[in-house]
Amino acid sequence: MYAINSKQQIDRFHTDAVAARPSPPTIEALFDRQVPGEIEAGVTLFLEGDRATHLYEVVEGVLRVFKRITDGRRVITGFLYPGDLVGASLKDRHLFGAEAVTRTRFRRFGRREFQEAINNSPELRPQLFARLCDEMAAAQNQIVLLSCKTAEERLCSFLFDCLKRERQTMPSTSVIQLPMTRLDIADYLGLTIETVSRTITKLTGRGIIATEGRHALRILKTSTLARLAGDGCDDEDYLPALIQRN
Amino acid sequence: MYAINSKQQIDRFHTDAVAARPSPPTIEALFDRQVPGEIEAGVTLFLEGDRATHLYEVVEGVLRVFKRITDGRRVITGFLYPGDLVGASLKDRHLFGAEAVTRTRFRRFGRREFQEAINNSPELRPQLFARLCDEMAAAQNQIVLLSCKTAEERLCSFLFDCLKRERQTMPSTSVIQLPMTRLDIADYLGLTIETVSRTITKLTGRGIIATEGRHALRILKTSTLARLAGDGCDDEDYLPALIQRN
DNA sequence: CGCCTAATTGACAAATTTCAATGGTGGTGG
DNA sequence: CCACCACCATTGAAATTTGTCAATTAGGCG
Repeated sequence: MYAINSKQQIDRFHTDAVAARPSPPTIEALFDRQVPGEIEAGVTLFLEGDRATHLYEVVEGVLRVFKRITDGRRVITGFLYPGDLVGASLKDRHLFGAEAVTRTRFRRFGRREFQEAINNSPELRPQLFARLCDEMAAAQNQIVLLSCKTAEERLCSFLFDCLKRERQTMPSTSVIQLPMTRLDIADYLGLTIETVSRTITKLTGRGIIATEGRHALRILKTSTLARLAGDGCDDEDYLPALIQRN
Repeated sequence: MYAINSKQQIDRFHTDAVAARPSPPTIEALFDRQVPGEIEAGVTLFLEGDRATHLYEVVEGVLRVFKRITDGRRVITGFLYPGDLVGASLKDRHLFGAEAVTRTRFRRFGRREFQEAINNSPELRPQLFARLCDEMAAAQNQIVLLSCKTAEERLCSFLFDCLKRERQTMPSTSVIQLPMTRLDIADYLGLTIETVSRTITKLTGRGIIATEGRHALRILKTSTLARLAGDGCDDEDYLPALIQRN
């Protein structure tokens, strides 16, 4: 997706001794000096096919990354949260569009300068590579989800991912924010808005979740949710600590 | 998928101007000196979770790359053909398994040495990056396919991709080889074996394709096939803009 | 507070899966 | 070389899931 996730990953790729550092030590730091921009909810950052002149780092807010096909069908390939990067491809043109789900602040970086910085810095390269690999792993998980999971499994996977993200900043929370619309969720999970809605209703009825307005939701049975997500073995992000009670 | 596609080759084999080259000029050349291996159809090259000690380059034959989830369901995330690379992640362990579809010859490369070679060569880095980007684009196309295409569109997409691959070596052929089983195809397209079979029958009945045994198939109406694939506009627009290197 | 749009709910339709049986291919051994 | 066997593929019918269309409800923003 070239929508690069900023998760964990430490430098296991390059094993040089650390000398004097002429360039910023992290990719995030590259963006620190850049002028920030801001767009309102619903506004397009760029469209599929646009000339890819810049990379963007989300500072605050949420973006949706999407593709459109022939008859207007839309596929959301991912949501981008603060810390995520988008546009690190070497293609001339963006392979997807990006729109603000909520008001979003971001920083921009020229593609050419970015590539130069990456090429010149043996410290930044493995960071970029790690992000690409994480992003590829996420794409694979999405392929698994879309290939053979039921509507319920898809939604539970999504909600569980959201929960994990929330807990990165608030380790004991059980409330997740859903800034996107049901249509966004549907287009992300390869379902319709009605199926998403019905599945939420069903999970609520079983006491697994409880809605808190349209854009938030409380997880009541974390371990049940995790089990229903069906990732089972392959989910190495799985933290037993995430699961409180049954 | 870390299963890196070798589409756009950079022909530096014939540019003998450069004298002393410390590292091979292409990723393919890296593997040239490696000892080749061979496995029979059905044999496992490595499994998901195995320690990722090596990268592999397919020399001859076809591999399937797959993941398994809880109750045994299998997802094939890609097929690998000669020239493709697999295992270029920086994760310690493989995120998927790889098995031979047909008897497959391959070359192996130590992960550490590979990473070192990449790090030390400003020529190899953009090649690897380009492959990763191509692979990411392929993953995205697969996500689009699985998100919102019908069985017929999925199969036509797959067959059209196969046709394009065949024509890379035989530009005017209209026969495609399908070394994998129907189950492989089904697991790749997120369908059942029966649906794949029925869809093939339907396309045959409409005179769009004609089977030639189980493992080959003639495309009779290429443009119809392309239209039914439903990729529409987003297809043939790639010209690789390689990363500037210092 | 009220409106507008998003979300939910219901009834029905369509696509795909599932289950079951038949048919065909290719490989093996006689 | 042929026949048989096992496995893969095809076909059919029924079941299930999800999508579609059409109301109704309710959140959230002005």
